[in-house]
Amino acid sequence: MTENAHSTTNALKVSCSNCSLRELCLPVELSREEMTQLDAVIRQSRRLKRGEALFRSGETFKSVFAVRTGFFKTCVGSHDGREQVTGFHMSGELLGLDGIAANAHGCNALALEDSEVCELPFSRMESLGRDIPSLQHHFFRLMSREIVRDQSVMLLLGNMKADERLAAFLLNLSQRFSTRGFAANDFILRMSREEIGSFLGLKLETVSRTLSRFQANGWITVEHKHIQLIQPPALKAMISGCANQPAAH
Amino acid sequence: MTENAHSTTNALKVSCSNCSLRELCLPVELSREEMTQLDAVIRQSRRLKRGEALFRSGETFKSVFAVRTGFFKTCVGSHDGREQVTGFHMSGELLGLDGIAANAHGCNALALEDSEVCELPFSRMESLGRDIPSLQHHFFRLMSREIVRDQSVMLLLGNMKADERLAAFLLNLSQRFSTRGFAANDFILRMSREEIGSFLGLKLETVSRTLSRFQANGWITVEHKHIQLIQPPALKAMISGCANQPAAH
DNA sequence: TAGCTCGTTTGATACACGTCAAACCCTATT
DNA sequence: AATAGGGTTTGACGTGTATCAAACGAGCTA
Repeated sequence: MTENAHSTTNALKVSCSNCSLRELCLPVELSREEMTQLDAVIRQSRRLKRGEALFRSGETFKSVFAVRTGFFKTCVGSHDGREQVTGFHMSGELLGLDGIAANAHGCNALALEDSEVCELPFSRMESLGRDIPSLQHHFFRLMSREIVRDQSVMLLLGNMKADERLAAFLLNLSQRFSTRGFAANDFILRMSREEIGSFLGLKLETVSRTLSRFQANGWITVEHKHIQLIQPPALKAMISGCANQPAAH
Repeated sequence: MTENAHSTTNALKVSCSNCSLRELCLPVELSREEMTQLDAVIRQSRRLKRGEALFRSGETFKSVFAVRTGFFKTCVGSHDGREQVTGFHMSGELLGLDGIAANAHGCNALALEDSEVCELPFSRMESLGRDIPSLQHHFFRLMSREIVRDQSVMLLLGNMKADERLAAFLLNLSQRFSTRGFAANDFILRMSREEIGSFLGLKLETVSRTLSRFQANGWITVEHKHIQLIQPPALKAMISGCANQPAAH
């Protein structure tokens, strides 16, 4: 159940070094001395319980965070109560890059399960980047990747129908679990139907109905938060031609 | 008409230096020597005619581009023909940041009118950033700003109704024209109804109908591509509470 | 100037998704 | 173990936007 997403050998070696960062988000060739410098900058990891906020919109920006273990959502809110989930984030992904622009975080980041993150003080990462070109370059790449991801979410929200969105969402999760060494076709959703709906621009009832329809078609099984993909090709067929890559985080 | 958006004194001094970049996208305090270094890196500006592509998705990434004059759209396409406009871009804005991630451009950039851009070879900007910390920091801020913009587009596409989207779109254009010293409430749309629709996740007929309704309400006037905002507060009221900032580029 | 093409407007109709509502079933709390 | 609360499913119905279609107008070409 939940176990299979945690006990399996993790291809990215989440738990080896100081903070696992070099393997996870910074797969860069570094000399021994450079590694030492990097380890000195990376702050001790921080634990969060389910529901806890890593940061909130408006807080002054000091650091970006790398997810070591667990699961996060980021969302932007409006003062009339509406909120839009802008992404779901798992191990090896970076949170808080949107805060650099205004020196203040631009979204809320909430743990969807007990989680652990590394804090990367941004100004120190910046100066370290000046000494280590490959590190600087990698940081630019990470920010660019976030922009690319956002573009594919726009495509999803702007062009796709409810069932296409759901299919893209499930396949994207599948692919990301797979990359991390977890089962690609058997996983637990960490978020509620409402949160999925918010991310996909749908209402929770539509999410629920669409999942039921996929199950009735024999493409997936749904037991509460436990999802199995039975016919991934059927899901892929829905979105073939819609996107360059299946959208999202 | 079209003139008033071009003849007016431009607060950002588009045409003063080599490439106007220091004023436009890189408002950074630089020493005389640093300026010389920067000017050496910025390549001669390039002119494009209406309809011409600055770059296309898949091309190898070498440079980002700063718009000097003119108007661009960026869009991601799917192989079945659908396309999603991801943004509209005017003077002082940077294009191509999404290409860093994969060393290949991730979208198409097309000139919507005769335009002029500066080419910034990225690897040279990167190394220059190592010598000039404030330049490096500014580049990070620009990329972060793009992420923030994308988030507000997601909010628009995920949460807002057709008329709210149009109102946000018009107000965003208005604000950006105003920033550049052009009239805030009287401007020419450089893009078609279909392109607006693609950007906003609507069909062109819906865009047209909604504009007509705004005009019938006395909030705006529409003559083909010439738009006047008569009651900006009425438009603001539509989206108050929907977003932190009115979305888009 | 005439004629064609393409973008735009407007109307009639269809449908996907949202809304409202009720019943169900986990999970958590005491 | 009993109870309360919240997330989920499913149904009936309403509505906003898409779709299909036709007429119009502007700009371009010959």
